[in-house]
Amino acid sequence: MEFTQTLRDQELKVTPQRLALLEEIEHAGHIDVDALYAILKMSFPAISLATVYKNVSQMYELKILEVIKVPDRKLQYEIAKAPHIHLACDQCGNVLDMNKCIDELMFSAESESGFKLNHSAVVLNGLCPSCQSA
Amino acid sequence: MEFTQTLRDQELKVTPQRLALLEEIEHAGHIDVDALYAILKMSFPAISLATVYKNVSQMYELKILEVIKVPDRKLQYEIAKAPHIHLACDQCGNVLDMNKCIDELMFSAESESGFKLNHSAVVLNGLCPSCQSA
DNA sequence: AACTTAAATAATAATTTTTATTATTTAGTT
DNA sequence: AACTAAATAATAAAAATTATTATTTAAGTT
Repeated sequence: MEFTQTLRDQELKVTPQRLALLEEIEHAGHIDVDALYAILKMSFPAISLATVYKNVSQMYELKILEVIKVPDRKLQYEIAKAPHIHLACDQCGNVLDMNKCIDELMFSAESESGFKLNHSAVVLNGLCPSCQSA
Repeated sequence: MEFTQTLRDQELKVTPQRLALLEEIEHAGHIDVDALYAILKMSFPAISLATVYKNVSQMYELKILEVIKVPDRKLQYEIAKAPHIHLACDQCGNVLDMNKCIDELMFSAESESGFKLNHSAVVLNGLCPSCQSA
């Protein structure tokens, strides 16, 4: 598994729970702690909610995970990757990643403000193409 | 007061607590519930934390307030205004509003993704100019 | 392959954050 | 001034998160 290496790189022990957690986050794209717990319980009936919280926070600190806040939803975790834009549809609830536009934004914002940026959290809300026509 | 009208427009009764709450949020720029409560207690020693929560949520639903999530901080409330970018300095903790760049971003993101956008939450982190030189 | 040890887990308690309930007070109207 | 619906304060309840601890397990070492 690819995540085995991710964990080793951060000197975290490779446990079945951690691998499943990462795989599920990757599969879901964006997911909150509760939903994650519910899903993991299917493979690990004895898993503790505290374990999910602990791991998720830990991996967030180690930058294995990122977190975004979509209005009116709980914090959503995702696998950390290159900075990107989150498009959240208010109708169907989907959250889409978009890699375009973000570099231009960061660049313009830096030169405009004089900030030296190292992190972005961009969440745009609206209706996705299919929900517009529906 | 300008906020008197804001409240009337939304058919909320104009109470001293509400006016103070709005004025304090405006004055702070961005503030979380706890800090807000602590400050309001100075003018209203008997104010209830539940009142702060209630009003803040209520005004958020009525779009009088907006909320942003800066990494590792509690939810920050601000007076709703035109969409803008939040620049958060990791050193001094300040959150700055920037009105440039956001329109271009929304426009590009819409045409790129096909979404019809109606809301943005952009938080960029880094070092502000003065913290860079310090 | 068994042994060792530090770390991870599950279970649980404790804490923190947020929301609900209710009696009292108050803003806005008549 | 009186009325009424809404807001507040106080409090309880619920939900979310973190801490504690005994047990289990991953990963290195013999």
